[in-house]
Amino acid sequence: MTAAQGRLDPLVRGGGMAAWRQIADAIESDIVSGRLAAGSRTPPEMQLAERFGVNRHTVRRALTHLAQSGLVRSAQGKGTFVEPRPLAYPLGEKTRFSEVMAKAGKEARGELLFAQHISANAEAAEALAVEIGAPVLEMHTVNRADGVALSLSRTWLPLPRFSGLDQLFARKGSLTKAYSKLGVDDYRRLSTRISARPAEPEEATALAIPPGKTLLVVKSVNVDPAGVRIQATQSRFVADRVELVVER
Amino acid sequence: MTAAQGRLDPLVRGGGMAAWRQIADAIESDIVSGRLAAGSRTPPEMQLAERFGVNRHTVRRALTHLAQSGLVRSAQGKGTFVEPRPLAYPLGEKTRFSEVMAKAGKEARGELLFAQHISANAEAAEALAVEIGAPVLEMHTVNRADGVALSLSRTWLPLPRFSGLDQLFARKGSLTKAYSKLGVDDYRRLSTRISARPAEPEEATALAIPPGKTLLVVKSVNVDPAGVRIQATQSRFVADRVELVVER
DNA sequence: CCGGATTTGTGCGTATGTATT
DNA sequence: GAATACATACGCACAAATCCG
Repeated sequence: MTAAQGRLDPLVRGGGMAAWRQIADAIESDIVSGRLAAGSRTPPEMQLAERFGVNRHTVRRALTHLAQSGLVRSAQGKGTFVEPRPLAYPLGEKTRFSEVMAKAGKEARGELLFAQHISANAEAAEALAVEIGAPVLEMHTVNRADGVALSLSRTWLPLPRFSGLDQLFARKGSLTKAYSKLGVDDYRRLSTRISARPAEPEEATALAIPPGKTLLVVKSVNVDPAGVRIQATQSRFVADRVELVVER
Repeated sequence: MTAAQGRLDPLVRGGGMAAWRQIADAIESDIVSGRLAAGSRTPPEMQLAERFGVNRHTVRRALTHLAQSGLVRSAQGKGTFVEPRPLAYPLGEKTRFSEVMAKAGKEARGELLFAQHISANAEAAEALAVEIGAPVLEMHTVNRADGVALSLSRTWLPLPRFSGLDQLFARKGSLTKAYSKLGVDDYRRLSTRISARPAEPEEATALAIPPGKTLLVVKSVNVDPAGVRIQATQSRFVADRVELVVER
């Protein structure tokens, strides 16, 4: 347990565990327990140094460690702040972006960047189980929660079945609603594959993040109730902002 | 379709899609279809330029794009090589590392880096549903397939129930087998959460990758048949080498 | 707009214990 | 056992950014 206000928090010296690790653990404990709320400022480094009875350097090592794992962020002149915990994003058979956000008390909105009719390349053809060269609708979208960009998606839909879906999506801001207008009242996830890589410059621009930031790449295929593949999507989530949760 | 040997592969000029994108698509198609095998060398840039009737610069743009998405890797003086496709790693209720690897025709081996008895910190306590400070066994392991490091794991197990499991694991090289020795013949996945971030220096060393490379971080909790939490694991997969597949 | 106070960022020097060679 | 390297920790000083009266 960590002293809330108290003058000193004892460390086990010379016991195998480095002082800075113990400090990092203590602060992490303060964060996950809620004693340090998300968005709040941690005590200044000097104050922490006093509390643990160590040099400021030692505190700084603990803080840089916590910053690397994304729990805090330091700003020169301002202080060190507790980062908001990433949004839990469920990966289930019936995950609907808008419903997920609604439950989290956030307002979801999909924004259509552009759409085009193209011939299926190898990847799209395989995902949708159509011939290479078959006509497909390609949509590029950004998904936001309360205005902050969470993911950038590239979606392929078979044509002519879903001709005009881009217009519907642009108006509704939700795939589920757009599908509904075209008579698809239900759909489910057929497959989900996950990888990760740094953001390329174009992606970084679209998501308003610095290039090179880590993206979680989720490739998924959706089918209608009859089992027909109706959608292949590659979503690139800002790894800092979401945590994917496997549902069963 | 791409000409296997043929002299020229036609591009659609002035049709909205840049030449280099079409070339990238064509080469990608060669790769995913298997016409260009993993590990093999692509034709030299000059040869590709002839085949598509473009300047070598245009081919290079396509190849850089493919390199960024991890499909190929160029080596000065040697050529451009098709990267091995990432290993599909299923995330299911009953995923067993050794079984997954066996099915993929690879030899799995877990290597114990070190183990220690510690007091549960906030994270471990929450995952195992024990009190903060309760005794737990912490194991650090590297999992390899055919010798190449796939993941680095930190595992927490409640004590005293699993006292000595580290010794068993070190000998067997498999958690499943070690559990079996302690009377746990079955277990299943309770929860799985996925995030991603760059590798820290220590992690990079353990996995023999350059620091900063992207890691897929999978946090999971396993329970025994009675539903009691027996293991909390944080696995860090080299994102280049695996693709997580959600099973249902 | 100034100027001081606060807070993080950076650099140097020193010392100690541990592990490797 | 000696030499070397590395991780850890402390102390001091100043720079840079921010805040506030």
